[in-house]
Amino acid sequence: MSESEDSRQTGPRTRGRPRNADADAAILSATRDLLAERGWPDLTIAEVAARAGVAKTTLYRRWPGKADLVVDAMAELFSHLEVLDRGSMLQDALATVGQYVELLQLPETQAALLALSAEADRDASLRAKVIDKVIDPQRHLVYEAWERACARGEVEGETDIDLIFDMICGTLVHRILIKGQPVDQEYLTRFVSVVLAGLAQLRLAGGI
Amino acid sequence: MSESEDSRQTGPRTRGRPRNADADAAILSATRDLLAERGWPDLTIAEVAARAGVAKTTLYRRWPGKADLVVDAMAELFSHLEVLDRGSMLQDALATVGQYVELLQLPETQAALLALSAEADRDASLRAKVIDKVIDPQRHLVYEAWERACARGEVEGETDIDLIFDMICGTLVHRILIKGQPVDQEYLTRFVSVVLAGLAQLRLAGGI
Amino acid sequence: MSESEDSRQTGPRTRGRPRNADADAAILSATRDLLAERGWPDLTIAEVAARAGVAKTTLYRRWPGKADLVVDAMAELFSHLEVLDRGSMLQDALATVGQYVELLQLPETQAALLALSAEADRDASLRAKVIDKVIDPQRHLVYEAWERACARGEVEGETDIDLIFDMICGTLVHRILIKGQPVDQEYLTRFVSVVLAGLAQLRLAGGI
Amino acid sequence: MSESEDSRQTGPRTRGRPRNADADAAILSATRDLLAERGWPDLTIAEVAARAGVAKTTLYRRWPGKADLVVDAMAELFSHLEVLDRGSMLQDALATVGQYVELLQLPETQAALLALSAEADRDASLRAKVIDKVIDPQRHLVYEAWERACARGEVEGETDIDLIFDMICGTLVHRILIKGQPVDQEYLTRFVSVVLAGLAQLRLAGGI
DNA sequence: CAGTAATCGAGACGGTACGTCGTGTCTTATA
DNA sequence: TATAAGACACGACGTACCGTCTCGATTACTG
Repeated sequence: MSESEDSRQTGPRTRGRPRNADADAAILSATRDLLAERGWPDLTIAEVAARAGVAKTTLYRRWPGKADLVVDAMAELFSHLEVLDRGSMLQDALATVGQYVELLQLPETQAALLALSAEADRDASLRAKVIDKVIDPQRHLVYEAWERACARGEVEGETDIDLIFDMICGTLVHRILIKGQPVDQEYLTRFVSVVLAGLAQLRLAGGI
Repeated sequence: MSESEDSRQTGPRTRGRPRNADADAAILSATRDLLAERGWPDLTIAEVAARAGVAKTTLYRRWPGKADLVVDAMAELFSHLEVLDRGSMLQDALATVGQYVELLQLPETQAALLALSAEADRDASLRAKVIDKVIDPQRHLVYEAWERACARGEVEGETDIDLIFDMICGTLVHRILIKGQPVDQEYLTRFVSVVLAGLAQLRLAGGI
Repeated sequence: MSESEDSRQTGPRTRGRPRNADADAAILSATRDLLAERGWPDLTIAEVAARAGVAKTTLYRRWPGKADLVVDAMAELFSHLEVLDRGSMLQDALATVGQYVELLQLPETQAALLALSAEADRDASLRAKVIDKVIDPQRHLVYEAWERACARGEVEGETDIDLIFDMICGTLVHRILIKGQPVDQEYLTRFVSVVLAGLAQLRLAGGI
Repeated sequence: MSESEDSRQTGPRTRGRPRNADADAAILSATRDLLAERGWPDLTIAEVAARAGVAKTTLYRRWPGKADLVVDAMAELFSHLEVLDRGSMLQDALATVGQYVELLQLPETQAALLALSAEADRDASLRAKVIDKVIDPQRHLVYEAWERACARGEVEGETDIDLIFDMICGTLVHRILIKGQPVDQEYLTRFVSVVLAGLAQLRLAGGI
């Protein structure tokens, strides 16, 4: 995630005026602000540039378009999650999923996440970027939580990380982003315990 | 749900030339076709009108914009689901969820569903339409499946329909629409059994 | 001018519901009012109909379009001029031209006369209507004034009515409608006396 | 008059990409061509842009609308008149007025001049542009012709330039543009001699 | 320390879709 | 048959955003 675009890792850049190092951060920050203020459809490249104090040219030199820009802006937001150690698998899960819920409830996330996925429908390379930079980095959280529970002796063996991941993210996306409903503590607790119960079942049955 | 816009149920219409009754169906059908062919961002009102053999004006007289039009087009697609009776709760669920998966895998659904939800982010009235016409009509499937299982004696009491609904729809949306991955028979079976296991847990614990 | 359109003199109309006799006057009056209020480009058939308390259909059954409607509306305005007898050729001319000036200064005339002539550029039948119904009816004023002057013995023989007519109408149209300047008493007196002087020259030289 | 719009004389232009210098001429030329081909009502901005090989945006960046565009297109046409020296006041006048007649008989002029004046009825700023750029530049012709005649000793003192100007332009506009009749050599000669006779009268009477 | 090369701000450009408006025609029920 | 009401096909409007381009000006590294 430190390289926000492919065109930027071309080795030790030498000739010519170097790029303004502050611009990237200003642009991504402006992008998030405007996503929160205006929503995806009314987010214009020109306004992002203006807000960041940068020319449109500069922005287009670094990102090919609105979608790629927003991917990187969201990636920064989603790069700070980690599995919290709360002593038990249930508590770990509650705390970690809670962090994820908070992210989903940010206005910039609400504006961007579904829009990006929608845009990615006909654009395989965009879909790859969304998955690589925003979605998949969260998958390791499930893995780590499972490993920690194993280390504690709460569970053993392997499980279906992908399925669990889809269930957690998907359910919350459906609740928060698609239906626009809040996730309170009770809903969260109930949800996590259902998932953990199912997860146990998964292990017992050995994939049915 | 058969009324595609509020302005159309105004009692015993008398004055003036009546609206062309065929146009609605032609427009919605053209909308779905073009969604599948071009995707959401390249779906233009002008082309829908042309494909439906209708003037742009006529289309705007019936729907305020692209999003509202697509809501109704999708609503028709999603109005044919029902709970299949396969003899057991597990088999009922597999068959019914399988129908839903097929809908999610249609190119028109892939083009439209997330785009609509994204567009609805800042537009409460659009969100309400999406939920009322596309999302919520599927919720009764969960209810009916549960009732049938009760009647068979497989389960008893009540359960958290909303949570189960979010889990089923959300997981599949995440898998199919967001990550763009296929749902095969194995994934489906595994998923459904995890949900049913969790559901049993939900009943036992009495909401934790 | 009593028959405002060709489609209306079809003999002794018999079958079916007869046309509303008041509608013509109401429509022409509404047309003049709206010309004065909104100007030619913003005059819409729909609004004329509404103002006249009539359906668009009714209007289109009587006039083929906006231009023809306005021709008749203007024709009524221009149908009341006559040569005033003020005792001398100069005074007759001043009084009669003064009437014409007043017509040109009406807002409805300002809105309509040049617009009609412009519209007539590519439409020979419209040009014929404008000339027959609005322009040429005034030409006889020149003829009558000349005849009266002859009868008084102020002048004798013939003159070039067409040229004099073009000069009088044209000069005032240029001043009032094209340049938008007022015609005061001094300008009018000076103008008429120049024309009369030229007219004398015309007679003397016998066409140069 | 060479500057087609006020927004274009902004001193030593520096910042940003400069405007395409050829575009103005191409647009104005396309405008005249299409005026001649289609007439004013069927002249569309989109077609002018296409014909000039320019985007609609570019055209709107330079002119606020159809009328302003046509004013400049006509201004170019009317900017080439001059008083010809034919040895006598009468011959000078015949030659110069003859040039003007030729301009009025061009199809682009027939399409545009009255339409512009009509459009200017409710738009003071447009009226000012029409007068400043198309009408008034011809007024000096009358002045120069008079001065030359004075220098020759044919006439002396001052005269009412405005009135003479209205009479010349107005009469020909009425004949050619409003009535759509041709101006042949005989009409022209007769007309000019009447005006000159009246002009002499004007001088003698000292304004009546 | 001049030359080269890439960056930057600014804004014009070609293109495309938008949603609105006016036209003149039509289709209904009613008079 | 005329009427009021209003839907209809059509086509132009003027606006907005996109992503590209062309400028002059700046800012480093290079030879």
